[in-house]
Amino acid sequence: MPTISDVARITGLSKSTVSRVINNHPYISSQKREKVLKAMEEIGYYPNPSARRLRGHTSNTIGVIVPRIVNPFFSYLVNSIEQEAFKNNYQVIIFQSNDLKDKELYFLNLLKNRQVDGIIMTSIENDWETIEPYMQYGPVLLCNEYVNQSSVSKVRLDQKKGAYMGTEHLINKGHQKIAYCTGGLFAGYGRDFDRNTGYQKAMDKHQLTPNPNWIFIQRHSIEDGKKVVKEILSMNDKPTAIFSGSDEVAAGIIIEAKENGLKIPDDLAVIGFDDQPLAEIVDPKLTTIKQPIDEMGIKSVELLIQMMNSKDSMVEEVQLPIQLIEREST
Amino acid sequence: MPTISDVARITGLSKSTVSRVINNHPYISSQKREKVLKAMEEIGYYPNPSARRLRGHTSNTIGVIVPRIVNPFFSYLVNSIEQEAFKNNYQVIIFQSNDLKDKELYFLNLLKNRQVDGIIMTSIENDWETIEPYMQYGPVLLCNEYVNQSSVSKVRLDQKKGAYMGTEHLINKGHQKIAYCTGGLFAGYGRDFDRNTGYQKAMDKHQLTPNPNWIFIQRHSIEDGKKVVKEILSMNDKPTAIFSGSDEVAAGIIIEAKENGLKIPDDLAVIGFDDQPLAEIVDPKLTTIKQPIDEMGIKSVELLIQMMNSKDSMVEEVQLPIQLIEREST
DNA sequence: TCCTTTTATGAAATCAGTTTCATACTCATT
DNA sequence: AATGAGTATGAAACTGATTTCATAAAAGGA
Repeated sequence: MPTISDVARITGLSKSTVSRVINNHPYISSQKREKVLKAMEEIGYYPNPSARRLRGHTSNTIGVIVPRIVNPFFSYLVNSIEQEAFKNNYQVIIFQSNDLKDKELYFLNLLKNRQVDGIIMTSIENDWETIEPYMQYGPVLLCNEYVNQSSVSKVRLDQKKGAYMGTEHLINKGHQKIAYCTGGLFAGYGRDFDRNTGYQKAMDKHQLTPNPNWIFIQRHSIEDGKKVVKEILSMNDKPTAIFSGSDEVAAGIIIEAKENGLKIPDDLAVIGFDDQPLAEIVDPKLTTIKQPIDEMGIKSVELLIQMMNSKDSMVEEVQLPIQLIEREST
Repeated sequence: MPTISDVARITGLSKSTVSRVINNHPYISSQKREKVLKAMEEIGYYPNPSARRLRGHTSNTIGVIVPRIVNPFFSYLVNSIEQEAFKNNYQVIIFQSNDLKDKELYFLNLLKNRQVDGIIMTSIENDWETIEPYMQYGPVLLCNEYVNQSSVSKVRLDQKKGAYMGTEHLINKGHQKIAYCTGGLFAGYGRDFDRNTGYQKAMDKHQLTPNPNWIFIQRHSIEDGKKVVKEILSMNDKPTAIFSGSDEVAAGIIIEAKENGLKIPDDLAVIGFDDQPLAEIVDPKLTTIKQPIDEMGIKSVELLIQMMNSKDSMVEEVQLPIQLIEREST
């Protein structure tokens, strides 16, 4: 495997000169530059990233932490991040935290060791106090998930408005008994909190009070959605509509509801969140809140690259719009 | 950020001794080992992977090349690979080739530079002649996609049998006019070729000859599936069943067929391939050929680790069984 | 007791690059 | 002609680890 010394030997120049050619330094005669380039091409030389990293600090690699890559929301987000990064000559390393604190911390450590130049976190498992110290080693950007902290850059969506729009849409369709189904718990900040707030606000505005039984937390999968329907069927006071924080749960609800002879949207209206591909696959097709995943990925990479290039630590917050897509389930 | 020299200074020992503790070398007094461990813990020292790598150590990283991470088949495969690798203390880097030859080559180069200890390829873009030379730099394993080459390890499925089973299932249901829809072209080897062979074999056995118009190639997405239905509707001689090489295309077929008033499976039977989550979401639910994705990922990691540890290059081939899941679309 | 083997440690070389420092040459300006 | 700025290049130091080589003490065997 050829090294920079081989190139130097072949061209009769020093390693320094070869290195300068590689890194596009000024003050190299074009004649020698040609010579080096040609030799590099000839012997198939490719600089060793470990060596560059060790000395030169930048690895041209950014890390992305996702909870689960099989979740289409995240795989689409990662895809958009990867595309944009590649355009800018950055490599992406994808880390799956599986909602595990230890794994998340392990990945953040790679920032410390300059394995990655920066990190995009699309989920947060540890307390902010635990994560914050890592920011001294390199830029960290929160994408999608976020915390109430002004010291960190964020690219996020107007979740509150999204939930508000969705809930109000159901109200406008004549519903009063609206269930609410979320992936998270009831923390005092972050994505899910904002959604809760949006839902509450819409309900309050129309003087509606939901039955506490209609609030479902920590529902993530299609299976979870099916279970929600079973629970609802056993209630005396049943909701006529459900706002779900995830398209997958919404899909599960639709499938199980049909199985039990319920007509959608007449007997039960369902609205999802994300606009995943499956929203157009379920029958009836799912009304949902579309998150601009691609824009979010692109913006995150743009911002992170800016952060990596700026000497002093900059903090910026970007909020992207969100949109209701009406289909057949409401 | 602390280095090994810091640990050496604090403990009053040499870098060599500290390094030996880190790497569990013999001949270290337990008293000094304790001292080093304690100091490392105290200052939050974590060895710099670039430096280790440079010196010719393994990086404990394996690379996985996928064409598209948004394709659920690959995201599930990557997920299983990642889980198994993490268990074995390996990190996974995911590369998206986007079906681009250049990108694939770029990733293979990382093997050359010891960025990764081994590579799992789940798709192949370049000719085998182009890829083969990279195998001298480290183990390469073909997972899912493969070539007719005995010099490389493979973990693959019995695609031929899968296609045969699917086609025969349709024949047993009374169909004679069976269309065939594949993602690939008609190459003379590999995954898609085996499937074609399986389809042909089943048709031949029952003395059936498909109309050449019923063969659709290079169909990947839900949209592609919808288009297939449109094409079929404009034919005089229409097939009564379709074997699709992908659940997504099959889903598109079902959606568009229903849109046009066709009853499934009565007017058109559809069978997919993969058993992706959407197979249970479409209505009617999709009959499909289940690929044991998790087993495939686990087996691939197991085998690759074996290859990385064995001094002489070993070549092994694993073939996993495949299974028909009958649902409502046939 | 002497010699060999085992145990334990450190100095220095090494990995493949980048960067600093030193140097020399070419012009332009005073 | 002397000075200074700009251009072009190489030698050597440096990045943070691992490994080889050298050495010394302790243990075991004759």
